[in-house]
Amino acid sequence: MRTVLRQTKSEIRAEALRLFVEKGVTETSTRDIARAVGIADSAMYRHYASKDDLVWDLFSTGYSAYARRLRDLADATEGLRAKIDAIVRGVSALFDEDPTTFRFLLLTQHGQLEKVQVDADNPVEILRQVIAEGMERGEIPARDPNLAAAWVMGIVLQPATFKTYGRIDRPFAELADELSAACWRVLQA
Amino acid sequence: MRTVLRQTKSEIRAEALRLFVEKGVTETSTRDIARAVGIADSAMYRHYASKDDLVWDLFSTGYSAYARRLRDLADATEGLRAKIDAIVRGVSALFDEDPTTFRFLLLTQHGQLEKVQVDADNPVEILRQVIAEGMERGEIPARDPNLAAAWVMGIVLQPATFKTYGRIDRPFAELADELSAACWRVLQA
Amino acid sequence: MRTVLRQTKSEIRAEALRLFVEKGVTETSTRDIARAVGIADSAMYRHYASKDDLVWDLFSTGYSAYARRLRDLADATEGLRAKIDAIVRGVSALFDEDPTTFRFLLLTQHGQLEKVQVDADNPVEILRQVIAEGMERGEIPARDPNLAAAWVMGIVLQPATFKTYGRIDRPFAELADELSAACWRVLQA
Amino acid sequence: MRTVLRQTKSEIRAEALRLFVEKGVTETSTRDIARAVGIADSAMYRHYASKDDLVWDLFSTGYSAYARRLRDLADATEGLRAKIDAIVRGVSALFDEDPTTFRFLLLTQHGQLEKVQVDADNPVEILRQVIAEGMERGEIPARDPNLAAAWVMGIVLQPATFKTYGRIDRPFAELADELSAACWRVLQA
DNA sequence: AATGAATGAGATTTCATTCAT
DNA sequence: TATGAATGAAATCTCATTCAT
Repeated sequence: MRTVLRQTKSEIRAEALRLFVEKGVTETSTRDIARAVGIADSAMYRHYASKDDLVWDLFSTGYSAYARRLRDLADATEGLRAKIDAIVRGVSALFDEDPTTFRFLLLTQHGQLEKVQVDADNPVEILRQVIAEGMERGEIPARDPNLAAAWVMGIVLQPATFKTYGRIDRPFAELADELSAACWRVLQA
Repeated sequence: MRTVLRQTKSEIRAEALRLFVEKGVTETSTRDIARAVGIADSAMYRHYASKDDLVWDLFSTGYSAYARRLRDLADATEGLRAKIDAIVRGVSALFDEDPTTFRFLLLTQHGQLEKVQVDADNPVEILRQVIAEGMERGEIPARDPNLAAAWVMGIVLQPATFKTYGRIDRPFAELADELSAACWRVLQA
Repeated sequence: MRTVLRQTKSEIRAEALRLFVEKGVTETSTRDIARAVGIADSAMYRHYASKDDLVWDLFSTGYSAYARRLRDLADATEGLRAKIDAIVRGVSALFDEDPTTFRFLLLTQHGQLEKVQVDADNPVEILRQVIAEGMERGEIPARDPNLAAAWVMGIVLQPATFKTYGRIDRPFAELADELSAACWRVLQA
Repeated sequence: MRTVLRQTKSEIRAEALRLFVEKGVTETSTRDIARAVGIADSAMYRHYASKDDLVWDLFSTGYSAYARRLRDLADATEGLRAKIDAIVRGVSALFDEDPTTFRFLLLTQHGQLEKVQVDADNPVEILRQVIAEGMERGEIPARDPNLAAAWVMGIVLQPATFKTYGRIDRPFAELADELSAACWRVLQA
């Protein structure tokens, strides 16, 4: 029998996350996960009701943690320039700290976003609000805040994708200055 | 019996493309495709050797067509500002003309890019070269051209994703001016 | 490949019916059926959408065939005595002709009856109506027609169960006279 | 910790019986039972060696209790008419007292009867003997005593089935007179 | 070109049961 | 007595693919 110390459930989370990012969710079987953890196929079902349940748990936990962190960072600063800077640095730190979770969220958002309910727990929505408020206060020119939010996200996330495929090597921490400045430029007239 | 006029092969392409974008590649079975086309499951194998073959055909055809078009647009203009403008407008037109193919390429790039061989046929590489040449000519400040290319891609593709999820409504043709200007801003110091 | 002559679908029906009666429906796996037929496990799904579908097909086909036959027999005769006689003989003949189907219907009715919709296709209902009409015409004493129908059914079906367990040996054809007379006696004052 | 007062074993019996009747034995998992009782899945194995053991315990206990009661009722009366009457009333009382056990015995007899060893403990056998003795004493016409026993059982048990499906509403106590008379009629020439 | 039947591998999940605590 | 974690076998079903016609 496995000892309590092995904490099977968190091992399942870790291995599943890793495999999902490596091979894709559908391409990863519950058996793959069980083997990686070193348990029988059926043992997973003591911890999760189904594979979907596992995916959703992984997604929703990560997604709302990210949202909370971005919300806290935005709330702790004054002025759009500083908020954008904090958010970009925060996202960069999240990527560096745990690139696997970051990529998992990027990867699975399409299938899972429909299940997300409260908009307040949504990183995209938080960014949009921060930008919309900056526009209202005249800190940047007014335009469709969704478009502006898309730009900021694109400027940060596309380099993350490039990093995943080896087109960019530097850690995100090093890029944060440049990313933040680029975001600010793009929001100008 | 099906007549030649029904052009089964192109129907397979069209339905497969649609389903792959709607549900994902792995989540779409060959049976789903056959049913959508109105043929027997096995009939697909007269036209494609395998499902992978179909996916690759769809991807490589679209990918190199895109690359060729971007290359032509870049070659037909002078100066980075104009080239970026042409490329952004070209990409916007491609999205508006055939959003399904556009989304399919976005969706499947992760699984297929490893098979792409010639770098010249690669839209990302073309964009990187155009930007790198602009830097060499001093048209914009020098920085990692991969990072700069990622920004331009992010500024264009993230709004495409937002359009897919209904966060942005306007057709890309209408956005092209703004996108082009935003790309230019982000490339400045 | 299997030839057309083997008529796989009807073999599946026959073997499934046999195994369901021998071992019970839940106790019979789709694999058991496939093996008995001599096909791969998955081949069944070309002919039936699911195991439930197969069970329901077997049940509903048999059930409505029985109902139709009883209805025809009742309609072809005049007077309750003759109708009961025809029905009892009919049921006995059905048992002798195809005891497996008979037992299958007896066995699965509990799980399937809820799905039966039209009451006219229902052997029990037909018997109840025939008896109720006889009571209205004063051919037998009035009492709860459901109770009377239960008696007639019990007098015929319980011997069928006894036959299944070897307590009774004679073919039903030989018993029909006695069963019919017993039914008539039980319906009297 | 569960106290002795909760009498887990008898709760297991009660919930298992209820679920077996509601859903069928195979369709009821040991987990279903454990949940219904409010214990862990594995706790059942402190009380029963296996699921089969539980089923057999439930069946054999009920079956021999019924047999003993019928035997006592038959022994306490003189003459076939009175014995049949006592048995029918006894069975009716058993149904009314504990319809769940009654239905469970009806339901599981097919799978369990093979394990029953002593014929004396068998309600069917008791009924057959009572009837056979009546025939020997000339109280009713001679015929296959198994057939006659089947009739009496059918006349009593088929209404029980009808009650289960809502076709008959009255409690068995009210029906006993009619059932007893019907049994007597059916045993005549 | 197209079909219908078939296949074998594998996916997810359920189940009865065991065992250390 | 009871529990929670685990197991191995099996069950149902899906899928890409093959092949004779």
